[in-house]
Amino acid sequence: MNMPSKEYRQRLIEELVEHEFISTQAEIAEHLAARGIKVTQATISRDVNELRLVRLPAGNGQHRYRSTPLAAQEDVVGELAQRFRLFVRDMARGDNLLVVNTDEGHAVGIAYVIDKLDRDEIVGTLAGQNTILVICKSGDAAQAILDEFEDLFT
Amino acid sequence: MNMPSKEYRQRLIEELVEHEFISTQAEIAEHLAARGIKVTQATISRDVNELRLVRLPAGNGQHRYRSTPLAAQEDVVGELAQRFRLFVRDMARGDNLLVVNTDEGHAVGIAYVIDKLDRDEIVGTLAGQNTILVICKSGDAAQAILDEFEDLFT
DNA sequence: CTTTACTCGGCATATTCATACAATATCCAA
DNA sequence: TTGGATATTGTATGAATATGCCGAGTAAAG
Repeated sequence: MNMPSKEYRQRLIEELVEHEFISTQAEIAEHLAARGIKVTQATISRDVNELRLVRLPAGNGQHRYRSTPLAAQEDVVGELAQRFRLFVRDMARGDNLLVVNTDEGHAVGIAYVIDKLDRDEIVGTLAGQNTILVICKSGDAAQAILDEFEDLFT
Repeated sequence: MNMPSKEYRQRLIEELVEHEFISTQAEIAEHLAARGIKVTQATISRDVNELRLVRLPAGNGQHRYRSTPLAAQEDVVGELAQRFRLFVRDMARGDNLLVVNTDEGHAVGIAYVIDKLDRDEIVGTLAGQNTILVICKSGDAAQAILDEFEDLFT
């Protein structure tokens, strides 16, 4: 017997969470046990972490484990860093405005991710074909953002 | 002194969670204390429950509290019930197919919510102007779903 | 002014979850 | 096959969260 690899177990957990009302990790362990997979709560805790499941309060004192698309959205910075390294050519600041120069056609896509950053200092973005205009609250704010963006290349 | 009503505190919590990387309720309490609001972790726990905040694993052993749109989406059944009471005129079953008759133009919107139910028994839906076809896995499944839908009116 | 009914929040504690550590297990290069 | 590096897991325990109970505050009713 060996099937129950970690991966298989995690797949099962995702399914469980999808279809059943699960409120504790102990419960998950029980369900798995019923399917012949015996692991402890500790292991489930690690799985839950890796799967980025979430314990959502129902508001009435109940809780339910859920998978969440938030997990993907979580690493916006990484997403942005990748795009910057691939497509950004140049950046400049003029007072509270940042001008980001990208490879042809990529401005919109990158601006979208910048928006997702949801930074207070950024008022908004405008994207054309290969240029993004990032409008910041102030010159200082713009400089801070610029520094941050430059770090993305490292 | 009286301002710091529960509502105000919760608004603050939502803001905190939005803008800071918060990983425990104790941390929330600290931030609030810094703003002059002194409450215990127990209270925060209740707030978190009511606000339906979620502690999202970052995958690396870190955690961050987040607000989540999942919370709204959670009560799909309620959403469906409301629409049914308002717009559904008639329902019928033919073997594994359910035909739902709605007020003119509402079929697509209601079908959308039916899809969100994400029920195993439902294979898919097709919506026209005022008719939804719900395709179920079997006649029994269809009957079960029909019963369930009829209960939505009560 | 009482009484009754609620809401709110602290305290203490129960429940639930995360993790340091040590024991295997697995994989891979030589 | 062997040694060493890496992964995976359980045990024990600590950290974090949830909750029963109670008292204080408030408002409406009597």
